[in-house]
Amino acid sequence: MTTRWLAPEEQRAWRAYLAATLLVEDALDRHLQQEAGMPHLYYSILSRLSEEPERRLRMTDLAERLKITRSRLTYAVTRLEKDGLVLREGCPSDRRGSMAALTDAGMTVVERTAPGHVENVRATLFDHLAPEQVRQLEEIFTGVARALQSGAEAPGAPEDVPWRRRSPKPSCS
Amino acid sequence: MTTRWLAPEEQRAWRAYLAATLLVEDALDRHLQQEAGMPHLYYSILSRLSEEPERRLRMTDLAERLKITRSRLTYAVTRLEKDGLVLREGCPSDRRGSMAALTDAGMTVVERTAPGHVENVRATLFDHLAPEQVRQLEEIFTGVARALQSGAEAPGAPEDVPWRRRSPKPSCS
DNA sequence: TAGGTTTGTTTCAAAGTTGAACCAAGATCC
DNA sequence: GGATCTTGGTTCAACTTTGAAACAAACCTA
Repeated sequence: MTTRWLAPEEQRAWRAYLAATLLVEDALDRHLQQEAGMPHLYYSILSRLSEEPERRLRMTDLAERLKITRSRLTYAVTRLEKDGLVLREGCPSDRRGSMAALTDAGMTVVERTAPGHVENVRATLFDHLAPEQVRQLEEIFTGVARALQSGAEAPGAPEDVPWRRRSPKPSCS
Repeated sequence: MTTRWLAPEEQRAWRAYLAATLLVEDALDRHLQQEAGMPHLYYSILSRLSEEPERRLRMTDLAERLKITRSRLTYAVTRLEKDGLVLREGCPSDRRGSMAALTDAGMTVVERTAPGHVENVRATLFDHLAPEQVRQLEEIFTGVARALQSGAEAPGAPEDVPWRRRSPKPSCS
């Protein structure tokens, strides 16, 4: 099958996507490193835990929600535990399991950091979006995320999708 | 100033954005690791070089286009050089500078890898987007990228933007 | 042209990520 | 009950990223 290179508008979208997502993650990481002394992912862990009714979650559940590997989470939680922001507890119902629980110190960090972080998320992303674009963004990425989670990576029979392009132009980063 | 938490639709968009971008990068990295034995960024370096008229670019220019730090690029190019895919050359006009040049072996890798990569970019992202959404994606991220490059992080006087929200609901990862 | 600053790049150590291997503890099947 | 398979988590070594510090060449500026 001859390669279906990206159409010019797809190429432009792809390049913009790559550039913007890198810049956004960078901005977030820099800011949270400043404010809370940890990378964005680590703050996300605390933030997610803080939303749970009991402020605790099983490792696997947490990893699943954050879309990261268990191994990556293990490493991160180990550090957060050293910092006293999170505590590991055995899971009562399943003795294999292990829970990550937000400590009071961890909660304090979240409370102290959240306002500045939201502000930064706005300054980095939302301030550059019209309300309509916020909706579009949600729609687009909700679909993409859903599609990529379940394992399958393409919808229906690819051949049936009518709006596919078969254009020239190589390369795409 | 009381914190302007994210409105529910912003929150949803943000969560979807975080999940999707992580999943996409993961898919790309996994695929290129398989096919070319290198992470996505490294392939991007080769791909960018392959587009240049002389197949070479100054380190700083390359870093700028890829939106990565010079230090990160140095490390990556060092490895690619070890693999024989890239060659460093002094810059004639500026003796401080250094050029990264794609070798023939590097070009071969790009040519061999590109088709599968494009296919993967489609399977990962574009296959889940309607043509209209491709346009929206480009528009959104072109704007965000432009805004974040230049240093300034918010447009005009923030107070003047009429579509800002001042809603309840804390947290945002 | 001798300072002093800026710019282009690399270096280094600390921190984070990856993926495969490992070690239980459940769950199944006979 | 005891093989066997699966699941939840951790470990380890190899690799990558980060950010500050170090260098060296280029660019002022008096």
